[in-house]
Amino acid sequence: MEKTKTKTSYHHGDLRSALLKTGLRLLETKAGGEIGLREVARETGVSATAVYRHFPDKDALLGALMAAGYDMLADAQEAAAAHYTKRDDAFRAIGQAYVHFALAHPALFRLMTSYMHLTGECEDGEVVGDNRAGRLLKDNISALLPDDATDRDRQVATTQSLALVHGLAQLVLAGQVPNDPELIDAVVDQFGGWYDTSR
Amino acid sequence: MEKTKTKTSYHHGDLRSALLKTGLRLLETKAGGEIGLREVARETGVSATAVYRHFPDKDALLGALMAAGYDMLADAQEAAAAHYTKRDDAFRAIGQAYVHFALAHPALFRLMTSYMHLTGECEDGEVVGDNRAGRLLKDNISALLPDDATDRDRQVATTQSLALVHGLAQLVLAGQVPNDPELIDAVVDQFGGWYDTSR
DNA sequence: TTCGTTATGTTGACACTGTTAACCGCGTAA
DNA sequence: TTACGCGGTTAACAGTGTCAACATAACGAA
Repeated sequence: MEKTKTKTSYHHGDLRSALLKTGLRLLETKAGGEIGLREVARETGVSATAVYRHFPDKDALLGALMAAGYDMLADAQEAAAAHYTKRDDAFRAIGQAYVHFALAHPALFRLMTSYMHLTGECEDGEVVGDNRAGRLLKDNISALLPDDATDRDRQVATTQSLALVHGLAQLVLAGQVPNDPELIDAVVDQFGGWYDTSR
Repeated sequence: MEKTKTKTSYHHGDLRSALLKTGLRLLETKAGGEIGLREVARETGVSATAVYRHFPDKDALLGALMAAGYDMLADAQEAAAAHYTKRDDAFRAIGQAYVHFALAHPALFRLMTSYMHLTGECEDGEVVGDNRAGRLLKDNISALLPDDATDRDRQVATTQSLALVHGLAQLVLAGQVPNDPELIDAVVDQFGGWYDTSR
């Protein structure tokens, strides 16, 4: 029942990951709106100031949640791409998984975009948010380019694919683009078709 | 110097637009972070609760600021497109203007995206945020399509262009894509090239 | 003009938030 | 055993959004 304690901590038993777990749970439950430091602490059954023993401030807590979200996203993308062998199919699956993840976890995704700006920042020596998700997309679009493509060509292509899926996810979440799975898939599919030289 | 008072109000002289003006000013000044209801009221030299005579709550105030921002954005896009006669050039200018506006007004643009979800909502009978900016982009990409293009083709194309410029702006603001004007223009240029049948 | 009524502002209070300071107990190490 | 630090507590502070009650300026009607 209880997870294996990696460090057998003093009082609570690894409070840090407990806070992250309830944070993710709250983000799944709550449809819209922010998440609060006191709220997470309260829901974990601990005092608000106990959080400060594991995170320097609220931004660090939410930043860790953002990093956890990007990890989940990258896992979902890898799982989606695992079924395909052709590189263009893999790219399409990864791009669509990005948008579908955002729609499946709206509050978490909004947090991820709000705190994206501190991806790559350092938190007590540890880099938070390595952005596996972004690299996955970039590597897969780059694989579609011809071998003699210039670095600038690759930079333009990876930037386009990142911007497309990220913007699409956000626009659908904001209700500016209809939540139509066929439309979403078509948007990503056709984009991949431009870079797919095999068809 | 003073703008012509449209209504010669009671005490303050059209406080509503004064609040919006200081709100926009604060958003230009402040680099990052949110904006507060009390802060706007204080900076306007008025009590915090006076805001509630003109906006039902904080969301309505920030929503009005969002709408003002989208109006400014649409103006910038129209100005950018005015120089061009060829339709593909106009589309490129409009798309690039979207990103450049975001970089020129980062705090305002972040507010615009945060509150985008209530675009098209009604506030005491008045529709807030008609999204001229989105329509401009959509109309101009649609004009590039052949006349016999299906509605779904147009929907895919408009969604792609919206997602591309919106995602690009957000990624650059978040520091996930280098703030390189040539890269930004190239990303939009090449996208337009795919739809431009004249070259 | 005078008198209500309404529009527009005020102060005071409440619940809530993030954050700091001071305190305390458990568990380890000298 | 004793000193110490890690991981928790309570109390307090400043700041927030919001509501209720009150005050006053401007207007329309008598």
